[in-house]
Amino acid sequence: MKTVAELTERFRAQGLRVTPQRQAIFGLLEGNDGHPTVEALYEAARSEMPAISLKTVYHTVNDLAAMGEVELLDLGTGSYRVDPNVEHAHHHLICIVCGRVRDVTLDGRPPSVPARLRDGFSVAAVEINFRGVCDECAGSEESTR
Amino acid sequence: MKTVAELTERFRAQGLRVTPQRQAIFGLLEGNDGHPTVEALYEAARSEMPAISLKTVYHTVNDLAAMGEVELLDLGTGSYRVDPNVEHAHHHLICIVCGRVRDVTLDGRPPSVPARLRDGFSVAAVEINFRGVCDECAGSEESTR
DNA sequence: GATGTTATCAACAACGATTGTCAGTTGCCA
DNA sequence: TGGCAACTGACAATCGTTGTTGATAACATC
Repeated sequence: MKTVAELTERFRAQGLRVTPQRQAIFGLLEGNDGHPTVEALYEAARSEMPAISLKTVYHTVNDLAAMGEVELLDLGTGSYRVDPNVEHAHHHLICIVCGRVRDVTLDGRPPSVPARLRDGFSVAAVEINFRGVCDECAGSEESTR
Repeated sequence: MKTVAELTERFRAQGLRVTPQRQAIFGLLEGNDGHPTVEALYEAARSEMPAISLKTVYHTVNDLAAMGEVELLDLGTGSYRVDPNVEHAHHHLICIVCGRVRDVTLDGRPPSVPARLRDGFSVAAVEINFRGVCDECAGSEESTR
């Protein structure tokens, strides 16, 4: 994820304007290693800018995604999550209880499709999702049993 | 995927009723190696039972999923796809153009999360999605260029 | 600085996929 | 065969997301 200043530069270079709302969103994403939902980003943005609309947040993250500065993940948790980590190839640990997402980088090389099964299909990306229960949810499940 | 007769048996054993609508859906899924959307299943069911409702199809596939007889896949293509292949571990090739889904079984063992990154997270399932363009879509893109 | 063009903002409503409600019907077990 | 619980299907609600719109504000040029 680039800095707020770099993103401002890139937006201008693309002919997009840089508004206070957008800069607030840039700031929230910079160095954010969580994977906030758009809704969560919206809530965070509202705390420093109460008038911002959900639509603006969607618009901005879509622009960022179109420029390749973030990735929008649809991990089956019901809503998009914004992943600012696009520089390093990585995969995801997804908690099936709370929906939290964590990055993992794998040792070794990624799996590939056996040639005999490829059958004309050209693979552009390999996405690996580890689904399970995070430590926090495991703890609280334990205590409610 | 079990046969229609076996599914009928299992539904009864669970205290669920077996209606003509449900049997029609069982029949459509048996030996189906595509990954139909719920909507597609609905269309197919309607051709042999015009009065069936979309709600009934959703209800039935949800029951099947709860019993572990099918899996409902959310692969980011906008809607659920029904995967009747639950007996053999497999992964998916997903065409980013047409949304079609194909099964793949990998040689070698599945990747795992390095212990140093696991950090209390217990992995229950590994899901690998290969995204790319299928042969048919590659062909038609070629021709429209 | 001032100005005009044009993208952006935010309220509203639409959208598709999925699920809840509810009255009437029907399968299943005794 | 009877009775109950589960199912069906029409309708509408819900969720996350996106299109539309008049008003506003940022940018480049002067």
